[in-house]
Amino acid sequence: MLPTVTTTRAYHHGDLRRALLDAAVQAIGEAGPAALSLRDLARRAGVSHAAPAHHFGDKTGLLTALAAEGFALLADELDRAGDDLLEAGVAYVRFAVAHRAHFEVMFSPDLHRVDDPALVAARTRAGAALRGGVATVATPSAEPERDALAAWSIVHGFATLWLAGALPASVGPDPEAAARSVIRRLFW
Amino acid sequence: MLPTVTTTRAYHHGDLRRALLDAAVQAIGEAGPAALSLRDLARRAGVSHAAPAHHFGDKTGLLTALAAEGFALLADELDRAGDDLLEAGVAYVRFAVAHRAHFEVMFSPDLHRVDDPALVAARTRAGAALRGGVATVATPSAEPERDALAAWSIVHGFATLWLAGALPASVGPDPEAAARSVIRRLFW
DNA sequence: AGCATATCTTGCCACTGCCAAGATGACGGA
DNA sequence: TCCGTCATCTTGGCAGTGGCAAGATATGCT
Repeated sequence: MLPTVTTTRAYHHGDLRRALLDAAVQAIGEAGPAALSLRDLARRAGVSHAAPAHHFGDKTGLLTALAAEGFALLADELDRAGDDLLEAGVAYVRFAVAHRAHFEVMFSPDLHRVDDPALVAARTRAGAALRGGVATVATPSAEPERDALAAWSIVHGFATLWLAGALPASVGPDPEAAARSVIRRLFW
Repeated sequence: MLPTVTTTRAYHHGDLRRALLDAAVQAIGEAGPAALSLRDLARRAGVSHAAPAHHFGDKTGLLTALAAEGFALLADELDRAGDDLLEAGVAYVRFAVAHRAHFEVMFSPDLHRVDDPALVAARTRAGAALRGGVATVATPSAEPERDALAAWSIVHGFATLWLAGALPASVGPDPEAAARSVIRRLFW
Protein backbone atom coordinates (compact mmCIF):
# COMPACT_ATOMS: atom_id res chain seq x y z
CA MET A 1 0.00 0.00 0.00
CA LEU A 2 1.21 3.41 -0.89
CA PRO A 3 0.77 6.05 1.74
CA THR A 4 -2.35 8.00 0.92
CA VAL A 5 -0.49 11.25 0.63
CA THR A 6 -2.18 12.56 -2.45
CA THR A 7 -5.72 12.29 -1.08
CA THR A 8 -5.41 13.07 2.63
CA ARG A 9 -3.56 16.39 2.46
CA ALA A 10 -2.67 15.60 6.10
CA TYR A 11 -3.33 18.19 8.71
CA HIS A 12 -3.90 21.65 7.38
CA HIS A 13 -6.78 21.36 5.05
CA GLY A 14 -6.42 24.50 3.03
CA ASP A 15 -9.78 26.02 3.73
CA LEU A 16 -11.60 23.77 6.13
CA ARG A 17 -14.05 26.49 7.08
CA ARG A 18 -15.23 26.80 3.48
CA ALA A 19 -15.33 23.02 3.06
CA LEU A 20 -17.44 22.60 6.17
CA LEU A 21 -19.92 25.26 5.09
CA ASP A 22 -20.23 23.62 1.69
CA ALA A 23 -20.70 20.22 3.30
CA ALA A 24 -23.37 21.71 5.55
CA VAL A 25 -25.24 23.10 2.56
CA GLN A 26 -25.16 19.69 0.94
CA ALA A 27 -26.15 17.81 4.09
CA ILE A 28 -29.05 20.19 4.83
CA GLY A 29 -30.17 19.83 1.24
CA GLU A 30 -30.32 16.08 1.74
CA ALA A 31 -32.05 15.78 5.10
CA GLY A 32 -32.88 19.21 6.48
CA PRO A 33 -31.24 21.27 9.19
CA ALA A 34 -32.52 19.17 12.07
CA ALA A 35 -30.60 16.12 10.90
CA LEU A 36 -27.34 18.02 10.57
CA SER A 37 -24.39 16.47 12.40
CA LEU A 38 -21.03 18.12 12.94
CA ARG A 39 -19.34 14.74 12.92
CA ASP A 40 -20.88 13.97 9.57
CA LEU A 41 -19.59 17.25 8.18
CA ALA A 42 -16.15 16.41 9.53
CA ARG A 43 -16.26 13.05 7.78
CA ARG A 44 -17.35 14.65 4.51
CA ALA A 45 -14.43 17.06 4.75
CA GLY A 46 -12.03 14.26 5.69
CA VAL A 47 -11.04 15.67 9.06
CA SER A 48 -11.41 14.53 12.63
CA HIS A 49 -14.65 14.89 14.52
CA ALA A 50 -13.44 17.82 16.62
CA ALA A 51 -12.01 19.91 13.81
CA PRO A 52 -15.21 21.92 13.16
CA ALA A 53 -15.23 23.24 16.70
CA HIS A 54 -12.06 25.19 16.08
CA HIS A 55 -13.63 27.20 13.26
CA PHE A 56 -17.18 27.64 14.52
CA GLY A 57 -17.12 26.95 18.24
CA ASP A 58 -20.22 24.81 18.21
CA LYS A 59 -23.04 23.69 15.95
CA THR A 60 -24.96 26.90 16.47
CA GLY A 61 -21.87 28.82 15.45
CA LEU A 62 -21.66 26.99 12.15
CA LEU A 63 -25.33 27.61 11.42
CA THR A 64 -24.90 31.26 12.37
CA ALA A 65 -22.09 31.58 9.84
CA LEU A 66 -24.28 29.85 7.27
CA ALA A 67 -27.14 32.26 7.94
CA ALA A 68 -24.83 35.26 7.63
CA GLU A 69 -23.49 33.95 4.34
CA GLY A 70 -27.07 33.47 3.18
CA PHE A 71 -28.07 37.05 3.93
CA ALA A 72 -24.99 38.31 2.11
CA LEU A 73 -25.85 36.20 -0.93
CA LEU A 74 -29.44 37.38 -0.82
CA ALA A 75 -28.35 41.01 -0.63
CA ASP A 76 -26.17 40.45 -3.70
CA GLU A 77 -29.08 38.94 -5.61
CA LEU A 78 -31.43 41.75 -4.67
CA ASP A 79 -28.89 44.39 -5.62
CA ARG A 80 -28.44 42.68 -8.96
CA ALA A 81 -32.20 42.70 -9.53
CA GLY A 82 -32.27 46.49 -9.30
CA ASP A 83 -35.19 48.73 -8.43
CA ASP A 84 -37.97 46.80 -10.12
CA LEU A 85 -40.26 45.37 -7.47
CA LEU A 86 -41.37 42.49 -9.64
CA GLU A 87 -37.82 41.47 -10.49
CA ALA A 88 -36.71 41.87 -6.87
CA GLY A 89 -39.49 39.57 -5.80
CA VAL A 90 -38.60 36.99 -8.42
CA ALA A 91 -34.97 37.24 -7.33
CA TYR A 92 -36.05 36.59 -3.73
CA VAL A 93 -37.84 33.40 -4.76
CA ARG A 94 -35.01 32.35 -7.04
CA PHE A 95 -32.58 32.75 -4.17
CA ALA A 96 -34.73 30.68 -1.82
CA VAL A 97 -34.99 27.82 -4.31
CA ALA A 98 -31.34 27.94 -5.39
CA HIS A 99 -30.03 28.24 -1.83
CA ARG A 100 -32.64 26.38 0.13
CA ALA A 101 -30.23 25.31 2.88
CA HIS A 102 -29.14 28.88 3.50
CA PHE A 103 -32.72 30.10 3.32
CA GLU A 104 -34.04 27.62 5.86
CA VAL A 105 -31.33 28.44 8.38
CA MET A 106 -31.68 32.19 7.81
CA PHE A 107 -35.28 32.16 8.97
CA SER A 108 -34.93 29.61 11.78
CA PRO A 109 -33.86 31.73 14.75
CA ASP A 110 -33.76 28.65 16.96
CA LEU A 111 -30.88 27.32 14.91
CA HIS A 112 -28.52 30.30 15.01
CA ARG A 113 -27.42 33.20 17.20
CA VAL A 114 -29.63 36.07 16.10
CA ASP A 115 -27.42 38.75 17.65
CA ASP A 116 -24.14 37.61 16.13
CA PRO A 117 -22.40 40.76 14.80
CA ALA A 118 -21.54 39.37 11.38
CA LEU A 119 -25.04 37.99 11.03
CA VAL A 120 -26.64 41.27 12.08
CA ALA A 121 -24.54 43.15 9.55
CA ALA A 122 -25.46 40.81 6.70
CA ARG A 123 -29.11 40.78 7.69
CA THR A 124 -29.17 44.57 7.81
CA ARG A 125 -27.64 44.81 4.37
CA ALA A 126 -30.19 42.38 2.95
CA GLY A 127 -32.97 44.34 4.61
CA ALA A 128 -31.77 47.53 2.99
CA ALA A 129 -31.56 45.86 -0.40
CA LEU A 130 -35.07 44.53 0.04
CA ARG A 131 -36.45 47.92 0.99
CA GLY A 132 -34.66 49.45 -1.98
CA GLY A 133 -36.42 47.12 -4.37
CA VAL A 134 -39.79 47.77 -2.81
CA ALA A 135 -39.42 51.55 -2.57
CA THR A 136 -39.95 52.30 -6.21
CA VAL A 137 -43.27 50.59 -6.64
CA ALA A 138 -45.15 51.50 -9.80
CA THR A 139 -48.10 53.18 -8.13
CA PRO A 140 -46.88 55.03 -5.05
CA SER A 141 -49.37 54.16 -2.36
CA ALA A 142 -50.48 56.11 0.66
CA GLU A 143 -49.03 53.41 2.90
CA PRO A 144 -45.56 52.45 1.67
CA GLU A 145 -44.76 50.57 4.89
CA ARG A 146 -47.80 48.40 4.47
CA ASP A 147 -47.03 47.81 0.81
CA ALA A 148 -43.47 46.80 1.56
CA LEU A 149 -44.63 44.35 4.19
CA ALA A 150 -47.22 42.93 1.81
CA ALA A 151 -44.61 42.48 -0.90
CA TRP A 152 -42.15 40.80 1.43
CA SER A 153 -44.87 38.57 2.84
CA ILE A 154 -46.10 37.40 -0.53
CA VAL A 155 -42.69 36.46 -1.90
CA HIS A 156 -41.54 34.95 1.37
CA GLY A 157 -44.74 32.97 1.69
CA PHE A 158 -44.57 31.70 -1.85
CA ALA A 159 -40.92 30.68 -1.42
CA THR A 160 -41.62 28.94 1.87
CA LEU A 161 -44.62 27.04 0.56
CA TRP A 162 -42.68 26.04 -2.53
CA LEU A 163 -39.77 24.73 -0.47
CA ALA A 164 -42.13 22.89 1.86
CA GLY A 165 -43.64 21.09 -1.11
CA ALA A 166 -47.02 22.36 0.03
CA LEU A 167 -48.15 23.73 -3.32
CA PRO A 168 -50.35 21.66 -5.65
CA ALA A 169 -48.91 20.36 -8.89
CA SER A 170 -51.16 22.72 -10.83
CA VAL A 171 -48.79 25.56 -9.98
CA GLY A 172 -46.35 24.11 -12.47
CA PRO A 173 -42.70 23.19 -12.37
CA ASP A 174 -41.13 26.65 -12.65
CA PRO A 175 -41.01 28.58 -9.38
CA GLU A 176 -39.92 31.83 -11.01
CA ALA A 177 -42.76 31.88 -13.49
CA ALA A 178 -45.31 31.06 -10.81
CA ALA A 179 -43.85 33.67 -8.50
CA ARG A 180 -44.00 36.30 -11.22
CA SER A 181 -47.66 35.59 -11.73
CA VAL A 182 -48.41 35.73 -8.02
CA ILE A 183 -46.47 38.93 -7.41
CA ARG A 184 -48.25 40.67 -10.26
CA ARG A 185 -51.44 40.24 -8.26
CA LEU A 186 -50.14 43.06 -6.05
CA PHE A 187 -50.40 45.53 -8.93
CA TRP A 188 -53.52 44.16 -10.68
CA MET B 1 -42.81 6.88 53.39
CA LEU B 2 -46.18 6.42 51.87
CA PRO B 3 -46.23 4.71 48.56
CA THR B 4 -46.46 7.40 45.89
CA VAL B 5 -49.69 6.07 44.57
CA THR B 6 -51.48 9.37 44.24
CA THR B 7 -48.90 11.06 42.09
CA THR B 8 -47.29 8.37 40.00
CA ARG B 9 -50.38 6.61 38.73
CA ALA B 10 -47.95 3.74 38.25
CA TYR B 11 -47.84 2.09 34.90
CA HIS B 12 -50.80 2.99 32.76
CA HIS B 13 -50.77 6.69 32.42
CA GLY B 14 -54.32 7.35 31.36
CA ASP B 15 -53.63 9.13 28.15
CA LEU B 16 -49.92 9.12 27.57
CA ARG B 17 -50.30 9.85 23.90
CA ARG B 18 -52.11 13.11 24.62
CA ALA B 19 -49.63 14.00 27.38
CA LEU B 20 -46.68 13.46 25.06
CA LEU B 21 -48.18 15.59 22.32
CA ASP B 22 -48.86 18.37 24.83
CA ALA B 23 -45.33 18.08 26.18
CA ALA B 24 -44.00 18.25 22.63
CA VAL B 25 -45.93 21.44 21.96
CA GLN B 26 -44.48 22.99 25.08
CA ALA B 27 -40.93 21.80 24.39
CA ILE B 28 -41.02 23.02 20.80
CA GLY B 29 -42.35 26.34 22.02
CA GLU B 30 -39.35 26.64 24.30
CA ALA B 31 -36.51 25.63 22.02
CA GLY B 32 -37.81 24.80 18.56
CA PRO B 33 -38.39 21.48 16.84
CA ALA B 34 -34.71 20.73 16.27
CA ALA B 35 -34.01 20.58 20.00
CA LEU B 36 -36.88 18.19 20.66
CA SER B 37 -35.93 15.07 22.60
CA LEU B 38 -38.14 12.05 23.10
CA ARG B 39 -36.45 11.33 26.41
CA ASP B 40 -37.22 14.84 27.57
CA LEU B 41 -40.87 14.37 26.67
CA ALA B 42 -40.90 11.10 28.57
CA ARG B 43 -39.48 12.86 31.63
CA ARG B 44 -42.07 15.63 31.38
CA ALA B 45 -44.82 13.03 31.25
CA GLY B 46 -43.27 11.05 34.11
CA VAL B 47 -42.72 7.85 32.17
CA SER B 48 -39.69 5.84 31.13
CA HIS B 49 -37.55 6.83 28.19
CA ALA B 50 -38.90 4.12 25.93
CA ALA B 51 -42.59 4.73 26.55
CA PRO B 52 -43.08 7.16 23.64
CA ALA B 53 -41.95 4.58 21.13
CA HIS B 54 -44.98 2.46 21.83
CA HIS B 55 -47.40 5.23 20.84
CA PHE B 56 -45.55 6.86 17.97
CA GLY B 57 -42.94 4.39 16.81
CA ASP B 58 -40.19 6.93 16.56
CA LYS B 59 -39.56 10.66 16.76
CA THR B 60 -40.76 11.21 13.22
CA GLY B 61 -43.96 9.41 14.12
CA LEU B 62 -44.64 11.77 16.98
CA LEU B 63 -44.02 14.82 14.81
CA THR B 64 -46.25 13.35 12.10
CA ALA B 65 -49.06 13.02 14.63
CA LEU B 66 -48.42 16.60 15.73
CA ALA B 67 -48.57 17.85 12.16
CA ALA B 68 -51.82 15.99 11.54
CA GLU B 69 -53.33 17.46 14.68
CA GLY B 70 -52.18 20.88 13.51
CA PHE B 71 -53.88 20.58 10.12
CA ALA B 72 -57.08 19.45 11.83
CA LEU B 73 -56.98 22.45 14.17
CA LEU B 74 -56.28 24.79 11.25
CA ALA B 75 -59.19 23.36 9.29
CA ASP B 76 -61.44 24.00 12.29
CA GLU B 77 -60.26 27.59 12.54
CA LEU B 78 -60.76 28.23 8.84
CA ASP B 79 -64.21 26.70 8.90
CA ARG B 80 -65.09 28.92 11.83
CA ALA B 81 -63.89 32.00 9.93
CA GLY B 82 -66.42 31.36 7.17
CA ASP B 83 -66.34 32.53 3.59
CA ASP B 84 -64.80 35.94 4.09
CA LEU B 85 -61.32 35.96 2.59
CA LEU B 86 -60.06 38.65 4.92
CA GLU B 87 -61.27 36.83 8.01
CA ALA B 88 -59.96 33.51 6.75
CA GLY B 89 -56.56 35.10 6.27
CA VAL B 90 -56.58 36.61 9.73
CA ALA B 91 -57.64 33.24 11.14
CA TYR B 92 -54.68 31.61 9.36
CA VAL B 93 -52.27 34.05 11.00
CA ARG B 94 -53.98 33.75 14.37
CA PHE B 95 -53.63 29.98 14.18
CA ALA B 96 -49.93 30.19 13.34
CA VAL B 97 -49.22 32.49 16.27
CA ALA B 98 -51.40 30.61 18.75
CA HIS B 99 -50.12 27.17 17.68
CA ARG B 100 -46.63 27.96 16.59
CA ALA B 101 -45.28 24.50 17.47
CA HIS B 102 -47.89 22.79 15.34
CA PHE B 103 -47.41 25.31 12.55
CA GLU B 104 -43.66 24.85 12.38
CA VAL B 105 -43.91 21.09 12.21
CA MET B 106 -46.75 21.19 9.67
CA PHE B 107 -44.59 22.99 7.13
CA SER B 108 -41.32 21.16 7.82
CA PRO B 109 -41.58 18.07 5.64
CA ASP B 110 -38.16 16.92 6.81
CA LEU B 111 -39.56 16.44 10.30
CA HIS B 112 -42.57 14.27 9.52
CA ARG B 113 -43.82 11.56 7.15
CA VAL B 114 -45.59 13.48 4.44
CA ASP B 115 -47.51 10.47 3.14
CA ASP B 116 -48.90 9.33 6.47
CA PRO B 117 -52.61 8.55 5.88
CA ALA B 118 -53.93 10.48 8.88
CA LEU B 119 -51.72 13.43 7.99
CA VAL B 120 -52.80 13.38 4.35
CA ALA B 121 -56.43 13.35 5.39
CA ALA B 122 -56.03 16.28 7.77
CA ARG B 123 -53.96 18.24 5.27
CA THR B 124 -56.55 17.65 2.57
CA ARG B 125 -59.32 18.89 4.84
CA ALA B 126 -57.36 22.02 5.71
CA GLY B 127 -56.66 22.61 2.02
CA ALA B 128 -60.36 22.40 1.21
CA ALA B 129 -61.19 24.82 4.02
CA LEU B 130 -58.57 27.21 2.74
CA ARG B 131 -59.86 27.09 -0.80
CA GLY B 132 -63.37 27.63 0.50
CA GLY B 133 -62.36 30.85 2.17
CA VAL B 134 -60.54 32.10 -0.88
CA ALA B 135 -63.21 31.14 -3.41
CA THR B 136 -65.63 33.92 -2.62
CA VAL B 137 -63.29 36.83 -3.11
CA ALA B 138 -64.99 40.23 -3.36
CA THR B 139 -64.02 40.99 -6.97
CA PRO B 140 -64.07 37.76 -8.94
CA SER B 141 -60.90 37.75 -10.96
CA ALA B 142 -60.11 36.17 -14.27
CA GLU B 143 -57.52 33.97 -12.59
CA PRO B 144 -58.95 32.48 -9.40
CA GLU B 145 -56.14 29.96 -9.11
CA ARG B 146 -53.56 32.70 -9.17
CA ASP B 147 -55.56 34.76 -6.65
CA ALA B 148 -55.87 31.84 -4.27
CA LEU B 149 -52.16 31.20 -4.43
CA ALA B 150 -51.44 34.88 -3.84
CA ALA B 151 -53.74 34.96 -0.82
CA TRP B 152 -52.24 31.83 0.67
CA SER B 153 -48.72 33.12 0.01
CA ILE B 154 -49.31 36.48 1.64
CA VAL B 155 -50.83 35.11 4.84
CA HIS B 156 -48.36 32.27 5.07
CA GLY B 157 -45.44 34.61 4.47
CA PHE B 158 -46.63 37.09 7.03
CA ALA B 159 -47.15 34.35 9.61
CA THR B 160 -43.75 32.82 8.93
CA LEU B 161 -41.93 36.13 9.12
CA TRP B 162 -43.78 37.01 12.31
CA LEU B 163 -42.86 33.71 13.94
CA ALA B 164 -39.25 34.04 12.83
CA GLY B 165 -39.05 37.42 14.52
CA ALA B 166 -37.91 38.85 11.21
CA LEU B 167 -40.33 41.78 11.13
CA PRO B 168 -39.29 45.24 12.35
CA ALA B 169 -40.81 46.64 15.54
CA SER B 170 -42.67 49.24 13.49
CA VAL B 171 -45.17 46.55 12.50
CA GLY B 172 -46.58 46.73 16.01
CA PRO B 173 -47.35 44.17 18.68
CA ASP B 174 -50.61 42.78 17.32
CA PRO B 175 -50.16 40.17 14.59
CA GLU B 176 -53.85 40.06 13.70
CA ALA B 177 -54.15 43.79 13.15
CA ALA B 178 -50.98 43.89 11.08
CA ALA B 179 -52.12 40.88 9.07
CA ARG B 180 -55.48 42.49 8.40
CA SER B 181 -53.75 45.55 7.02
CA VAL B 182 -51.43 43.52 4.83
CA ILE B 183 -54.16 41.27 3.46
CA ARG B 184 -56.28 44.26 2.52
CA ARG B 185 -53.52 45.20 0.10
CA LEU B 186 -54.78 42.36 -2.09
CA PHE B 187 -58.07 44.17 -2.68
CA TRP B 188 -56.87 47.78 -2.80
C1' DA C 1 -60.42 -17.28 37.15
C1' DG C 2 -57.32 -17.26 33.31
C1' DC C 3 -55.37 -15.90 29.21
C1' DA C 4 -54.25 -12.65 25.46
C1' DT C 5 -52.94 -8.17 24.63
C1' DA C 6 -51.82 -3.40 25.28
C1' DT C 7 -48.92 -0.63 27.94
C1' DC C 8 -44.82 0.54 30.18
C1' DT C 9 -39.80 -0.53 32.10
C1' DT C 10 -35.00 -1.85 32.09
C1' DG C 11 -30.90 -2.49 29.68
C1' DC C 12 -28.17 -2.01 25.79
C1' DC C 13 -25.67 -0.07 21.52
C1' DA C 14 -24.30 3.31 18.20
C1' DC C 15 -24.19 8.02 17.50
C1' DT C 16 -23.87 12.94 18.69
C1' DG C 17 -22.12 17.50 20.79
C1' DC C 18 -18.82 19.31 23.52
C1' DC C 19 -14.60 19.55 26.39
C1' DA C 20 -9.64 18.75 27.60
C1' DA C 21 -5.09 17.57 26.33
C1' DG C 22 -1.78 16.69 23.04
C1' DA C 23 0.28 16.46 18.32
C1' DT C 24 1.48 18.71 14.01
C1' DG C 25 2.48 22.12 10.79
C1' DA C 26 3.10 27.22 9.33
C1' DC C 27 5.28 31.52 9.96
C1' DG C 28 8.22 35.21 11.31
C1' DG C 29 12.28 36.93 13.84
C1' DA C 30 17.14 36.12 15.58
C1' DT D 1 19.11 28.49 9.24
C1' DC D 2 17.12 27.52 13.47
C1' DC D 3 13.79 28.20 16.92
C1' DG D 4 9.78 29.64 19.31
C1' DT D 5 5.00 30.89 18.95
C1' DC D 6 0.64 30.21 17.37
C1' DA D 7 -3.11 28.41 14.61
C1' DT D 8 -4.78 24.13 13.18
C1' DC D 9 -6.07 19.54 13.73
C1' DT D 10 -6.23 14.80 16.45
C1' DT D 11 -7.18 11.63 20.14
C1' DG D 12 -9.80 10.39 23.98
C1' DG D 13 -13.48 10.86 27.09
C1' DC D 14 -18.22 12.05 29.02
C1' DA D 15 -23.09 12.83 29.13
C1' DG D 16 -27.17 12.77 26.43
C1' DT D 17 -30.04 10.84 22.57
C1' DG D 18 -32.75 7.53 19.38
C1' DG D 19 -33.93 3.05 18.66
C1' DC D 20 -34.08 -1.93 19.62
C1' DA D 21 -34.86 -6.19 22.47
C1' DA D 22 -36.55 -8.44 26.33
C1' DG D 23 -39.11 -8.45 30.35
C1' DA D 24 -42.62 -6.69 33.77
C1' DT D 25 -47.29 -5.11 34.76
C1' DA D 26 -52.00 -3.92 34.11
C1' DT D 27 -56.42 -4.40 31.41
C1' DG D 28 -60.11 -6.57 29.22
C1' DC D 29 -62.40 -10.44 27.24
C1' DT D 30 -64.18 -15.04 27.57
